[in-house]
Amino acid sequence: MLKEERQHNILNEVELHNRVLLTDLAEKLDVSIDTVRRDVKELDGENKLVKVHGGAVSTGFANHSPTRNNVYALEEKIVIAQKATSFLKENSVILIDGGTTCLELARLLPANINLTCFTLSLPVAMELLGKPNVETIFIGGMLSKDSQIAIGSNAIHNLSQIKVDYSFIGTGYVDSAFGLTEFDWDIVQTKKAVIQASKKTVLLCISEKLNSQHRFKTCDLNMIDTMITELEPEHPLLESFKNQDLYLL
Amino acid sequence: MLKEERQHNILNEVELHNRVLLTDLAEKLDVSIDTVRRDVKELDGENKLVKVHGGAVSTGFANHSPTRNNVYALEEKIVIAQKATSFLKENSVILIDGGTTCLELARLLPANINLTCFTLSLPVAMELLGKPNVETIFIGGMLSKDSQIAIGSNAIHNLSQIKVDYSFIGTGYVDSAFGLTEFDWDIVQTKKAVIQASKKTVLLCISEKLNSQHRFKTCDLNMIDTMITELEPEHPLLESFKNQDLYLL
DNA sequence: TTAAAAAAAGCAAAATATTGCAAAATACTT
DNA sequence: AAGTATTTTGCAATATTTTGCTTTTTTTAA
Repeated sequence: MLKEERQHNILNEVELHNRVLLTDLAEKLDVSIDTVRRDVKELDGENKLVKVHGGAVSTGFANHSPTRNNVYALEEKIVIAQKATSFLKENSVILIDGGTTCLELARLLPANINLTCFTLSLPVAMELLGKPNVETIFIGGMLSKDSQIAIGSNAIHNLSQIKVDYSFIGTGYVDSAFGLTEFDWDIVQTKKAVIQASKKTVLLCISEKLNSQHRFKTCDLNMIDTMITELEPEHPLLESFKNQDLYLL
Repeated sequence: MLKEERQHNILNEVELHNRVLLTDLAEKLDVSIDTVRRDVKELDGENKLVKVHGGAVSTGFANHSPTRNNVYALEEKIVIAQKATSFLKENSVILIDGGTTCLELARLLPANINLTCFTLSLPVAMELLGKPNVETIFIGGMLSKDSQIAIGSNAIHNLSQIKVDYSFIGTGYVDSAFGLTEFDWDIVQTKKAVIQASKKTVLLCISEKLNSQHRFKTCDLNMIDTMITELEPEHPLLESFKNQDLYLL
């Protein structure tokens, strides 16, 4: 059997059962345990699975976390969040929106600079509570069950009372012509208030959302100061965004 | 079975039931109690759960009260929370405070009556989001890192704008002569505002807190309408509370 | 306080990993 | 085609990890 073929089988097994024992693999593939061990080590190096003592588990299985359970495209979101941290200075006052990408930013906030951080998102707030260097203020309001953020007139009113240096927001959809859109009216209202409350607004946006739109409009692109994606600025997908009044990172 | 797999199962169990006994885990996973103990210790180190004497609880459940913290104390808290649910009617507007006993109440809210529920507590809010029949409003404000509730002038102002049918509150300490006290000034201020915002105030209080006091006073006992403990009303510990203007349950 | 339960520490056996090495298989050069 | 280099594979010797058991210490309940 070819090595590639064998490794493919291993991956299949891991994806299917989430976990495998090296001894089982060796028997099933009819090779020595050393060989499977080496294969698994190699696949682990390529991040195709996670090698553990006695076997291997799928990458999703390894990341079991109450808040970050099955985050789609986690790697890309981490790249985006990491880029966003470059905006932070000592004693910055920022606001972090909801959504998994923004949650990654909350996770990656550097521990060595003091921040004041507003948020509307319950999971983000949970994450920030674990950071000794971050003063956290939750914007109260009615909680949306699916997006887990505060919405409604109360939240909007509370937002009208503050002004932050930077807001880091996500969006459901973004298009170079239509701007930012959502599928939910309440989310849009809240997001508008967030943008009003910030001196600078940074959009964290995974590339798959580029050039998509939905019913309810949050704002035009010119309301956004910076858009961060995981792509290089020269990527063709970003072409239509280049002539906008927008800084790409 | 792989170690990772075992730990995954432990996390599932903890998240499902909020608390587990080491002995139960050992039996269910068919390993020695030492192994389970080591696993739980490791997971605790990764902040995936919180280890307590005799078992483990989910992170949302973690207690920061200055008193005892073990897995069996939850039994009593469940009893208290269960008693508290008898106050609820269709379309009641209630407020749930922070602390593990109040969190138990949030968990045990009946699924068949619609409620509007205010809260200052992040873990309580998380719990309520999972309940389709509960409209949840978070009282915003600065978040206290150890108690995981909103405090400060902002929270107090927001509380001044509402009036609820019932507030269910906890306390750090309670004494029949001194009333309710806390070890933290900010907590006291917020709790005062909660009591102001409620037509009726119900104190959920595990018996070990009876006849204890600390530096900062929240209020006298006559501000409380009902006190719920896990004890029978005839219990000697409750003797000194009997002649107060207080309903014991 | 005392007795019971649980946790921690130390230890040894079993399972698993790592390393170096040589034989076999494969690729490459002339 | 023959010879040489490279990769892959299995094996053995040596670490390391995991696990359950025993003993000691700590915590809890009465």
